[in-house]
Amino acid sequence: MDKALALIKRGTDEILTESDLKKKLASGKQLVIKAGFDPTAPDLHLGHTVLLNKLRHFQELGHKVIFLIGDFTGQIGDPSGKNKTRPTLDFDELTKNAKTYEKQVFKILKKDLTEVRFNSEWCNKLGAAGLIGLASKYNVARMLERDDFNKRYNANQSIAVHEFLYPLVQGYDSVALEADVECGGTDQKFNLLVGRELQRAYDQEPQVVLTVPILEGLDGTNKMSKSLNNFIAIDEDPDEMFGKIMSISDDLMWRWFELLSFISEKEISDLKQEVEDGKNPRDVKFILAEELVDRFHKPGDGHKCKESFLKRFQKGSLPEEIKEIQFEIEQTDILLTNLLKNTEMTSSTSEAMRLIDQGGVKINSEKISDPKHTISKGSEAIYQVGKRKFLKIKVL
RNA sequence: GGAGAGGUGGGUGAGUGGUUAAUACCAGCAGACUGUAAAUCUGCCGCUUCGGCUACGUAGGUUCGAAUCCUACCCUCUCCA
Repeated sequence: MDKALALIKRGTDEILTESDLKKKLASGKQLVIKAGFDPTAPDLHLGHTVLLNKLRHFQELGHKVIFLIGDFTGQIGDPSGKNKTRPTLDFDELTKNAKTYEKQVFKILKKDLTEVRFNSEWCNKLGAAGLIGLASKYNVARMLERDDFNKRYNANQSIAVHEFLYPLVQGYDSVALEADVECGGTDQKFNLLVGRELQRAYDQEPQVVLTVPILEGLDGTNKMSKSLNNFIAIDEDPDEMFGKIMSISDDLMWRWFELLSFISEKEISDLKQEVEDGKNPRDVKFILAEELVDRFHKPGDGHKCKESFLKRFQKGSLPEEIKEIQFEIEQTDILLTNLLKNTEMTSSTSEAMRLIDQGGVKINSEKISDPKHTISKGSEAIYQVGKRKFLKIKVL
């Protein structure tokens, strides 16, 4: 019991309330753990795994996780942004997205203890009357407690009515599922708490709210997200993943250790000490990168990545595996700039020009400086753009 | 219903008739260096068959010349009722 609690507490931001959680754990029954996800199937990234790991912890204790896809909520449109209205997803797409999720999510979650649900299942039945009934369970003053609403209200900025509906519907999900615990990022705290209130209003035992910290992305300041392009997808190519982890700042590394690594807190503080005593932070970053690559690929892959990383950096040598393609041309030769663009090594010929100008283009490890360099039919060579784009091209 | 503000390159945001492919910052990319794809420094940062071409919400107009002026339309935001 204490052990269970300790496992659950590791890496969490808040548990509301801990005594409720203890009670539920002590009851001995299998708990329903709810966590909501976006209906548009994203590539799951490391940021998502903070939460998924937590769900996994519950599974290790034998509890059931409901992976809830918010297709209904998604349809109303995300209030938190000026992004375009989301296209309504039809049933086929939803199942497809759910499949995508499954493919990735079960790298972390246990299949037999996970249930995938869609909230349109009960929300569609709710109807206008039901929605109004739901809305009557909560009041505006309490809504305005939410930090971002509060700020906007005080700043005389608009708050659309449906934005109030959002947390309500999300909370209603907890009622429909009779959730015992709901997990989410700290930014979800308010919404999760609404669920608690609503369950009370529907005469259910309120859920325990558990928040996990939001993982900062590669840039070290913003939350990891696909739209900011500061993410590492969990099915990313091992070398790519390894490299990206190595590219995070030395400061951010500790944060990632804390939120992503499974090594003990004691070990982490030991590592910190070693760095303070002069150990190269690069080597500590290797540990993190290896662990994560191993976790999302095969054990041992991390080590391989490290070797090739070292080789490439120290000797500037070529990576072990280089993708190989054939490229057909009609004339007897082709401008290098065009070849690079057409093989997607660069996004445009202008960019190819620039890179050549800057000394960032090599053929068989030899720097090319002539912007009009041509490649003739029948040649085969390894092209390098920048430090980490390699491609073996056979021109036919 | 009335009044006002504004829509500029991936983002923030200057520019109010002419070296303005468009200031600056951020992001991104390359190079150097290093202890790593950390940090730091330097350069680049619309597209092109290198002749040019296309760009400042959309469509027209004025002008030798417009992101900058005019007209209409679309969109966003604020205030009053």
